[in-house]
Amino acid sequence: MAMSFRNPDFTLRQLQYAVAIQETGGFGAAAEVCGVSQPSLSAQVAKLEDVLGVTLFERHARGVHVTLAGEALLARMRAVLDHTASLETAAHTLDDPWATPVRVGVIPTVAPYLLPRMAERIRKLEPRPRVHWLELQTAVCEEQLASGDLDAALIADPTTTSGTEDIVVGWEPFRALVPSDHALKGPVSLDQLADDELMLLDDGHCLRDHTLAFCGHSQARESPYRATSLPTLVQMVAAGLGVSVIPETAVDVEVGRAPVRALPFREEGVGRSLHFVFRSRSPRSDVLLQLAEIARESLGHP
Amino acid sequence: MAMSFRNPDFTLRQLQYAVAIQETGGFGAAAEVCGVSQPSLSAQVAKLEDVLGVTLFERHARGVHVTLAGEALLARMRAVLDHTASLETAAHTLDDPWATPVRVGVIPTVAPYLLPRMAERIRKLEPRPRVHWLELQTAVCEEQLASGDLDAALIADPTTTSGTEDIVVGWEPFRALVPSDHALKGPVSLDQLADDELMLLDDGHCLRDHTLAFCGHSQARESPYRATSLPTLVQMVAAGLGVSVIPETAVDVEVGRAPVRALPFREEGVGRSLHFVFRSRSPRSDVLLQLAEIARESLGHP
DNA sequence: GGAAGCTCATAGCCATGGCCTATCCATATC
DNA sequence: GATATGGATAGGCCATGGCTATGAGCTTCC
Repeated sequence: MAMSFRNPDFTLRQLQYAVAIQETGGFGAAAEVCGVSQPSLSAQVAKLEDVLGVTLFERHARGVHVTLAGEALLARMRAVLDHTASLETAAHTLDDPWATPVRVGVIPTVAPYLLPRMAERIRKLEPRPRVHWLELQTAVCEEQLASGDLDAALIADPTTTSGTEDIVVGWEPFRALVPSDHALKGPVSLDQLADDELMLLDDGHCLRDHTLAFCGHSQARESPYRATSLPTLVQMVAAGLGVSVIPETAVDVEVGRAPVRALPFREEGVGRSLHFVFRSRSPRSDVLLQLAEIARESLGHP
Repeated sequence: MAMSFRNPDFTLRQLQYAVAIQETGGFGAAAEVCGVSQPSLSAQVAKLEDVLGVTLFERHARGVHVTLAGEALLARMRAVLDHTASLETAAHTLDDPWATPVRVGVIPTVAPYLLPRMAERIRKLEPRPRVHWLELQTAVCEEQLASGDLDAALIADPTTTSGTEDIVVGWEPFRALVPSDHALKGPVSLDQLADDELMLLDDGHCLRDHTLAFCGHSQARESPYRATSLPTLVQMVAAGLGVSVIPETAVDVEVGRAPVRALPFREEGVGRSLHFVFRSRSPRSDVLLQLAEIARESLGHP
């Protein structure tokens, strides 16, 4: 990987001139198509030949001939110029900020329920930003956000880290999740969950930590089983393995699939806020602010 | 083939700087490995981003991040720089004038007999020039010499054309070629060939024209057969199809292969001079003059 | 929480160097 | 030999890349 950072002794312009001479068959004509004076082009080509140590052209009274060595080198010069052209066109297709996707990490307990709503609104935007959604746990989101692999993240409890913008896009209450045949009904309080085993997600899911934070003080007994996703969690509750806590946003999708009930909590403040975070110096902040706004709307917080 | 001769708006140096930033992870470090001050590098990269219309790097307090678009473009920049490096090394291997071969056309009635002798002497040169020999008829030689496809030509009767150097490297007498059982012996005069049919080479061979020039006035009857090469010609004479004329240089090789005799002419001046011609502005004239000298020596004309 | 430190951007100045016009030189053509 | 063509040379101008010094934003450490 050792790369020489010594600059090449020639310039793209010189290569352009040389190729133009080959194409046009003369210095004067080449100067014309290149839009410079003949002496300027002449001088540059002379310099090019000098630094390469190779005579590219054989000048004589009637036009020029390309030397054998020149033939070989000009082919490579064309290759260089072709690649610069390709670089230019690539840049041209990318210079529209809406052309390159923004990469947004979303935690798994939010993605399936919020993204469909957001996608719908994003589709109506003009110009429509391209968004790459990545379902990642909080820690991974923050890591990749810091390393630049993500442009933004939609997470529940961001570590306050320097250099990042943090926009609260909404708050979602939690619901108690119990089997359909469970005794509990209507609004419940946190304490009432202590009688059953508490089903939780795997390590790394912030919903697990949130749930524990709310239910921990009531000596709830954690089930020995852990779910790897919300749908799985719901199924386990439906199977009678215990009770759990899910965000309201997931209720519409998850309840109805299974014989469970999602009961509101009696207490205030049982829930979590969702944050849209991104590096404050991100060049995509225009798009990102738009996305944050859409997330807010999608959560019903105008 | 339509090529845009608009110069790219960026420079190789700018690409180098950008790549260096990606490699080192910072402007300062990149400036160091590039051997420039940080502000200079900073300015150039800013300009590069400007002309590309794409933000390549996301600057923040602790180093930089490469943007997604930057990632794509930097890959192409590396490609450009790789090709310039390849161009440089190619130039380096070619900058030795002895490394690139000189292309020399030689007429077919000379090549097989002179080149082995020349090759022997060339092999002793230090540095040893590389020579590409091409067996071509006079007209083709001159054509390709004019177009630059040949660097020099070894021919018998050059058209005096402007801009070309013409070095006489020797004179070779002609010999009369007769079957072994032919009546003629010893030195002959041109008239004595008029009794037999005259075997000639195909059109385009200058030896044909020379022979006709010498024998034409003696009303020699041309054989209806034509040979495509000297060896064939000799075989045809040996078969009794007629008599012919060959250059002395070919005698050693060709006579002995076949039952023929090569008789010297009584007249003075029956023969041809060999010329080494090349474009006077050729950058290879040093090598070419050397080759001309060797041709002279090989013909035994010191 | 304020000072030090790191990193990139800005400002101002200087010199290199690319470009231009005018002219010269070599060669080919008539 | 006169003219025309095509590249090289000369001299001057100005854009531009480079430098030093300094500023601004952010992080870290005492």
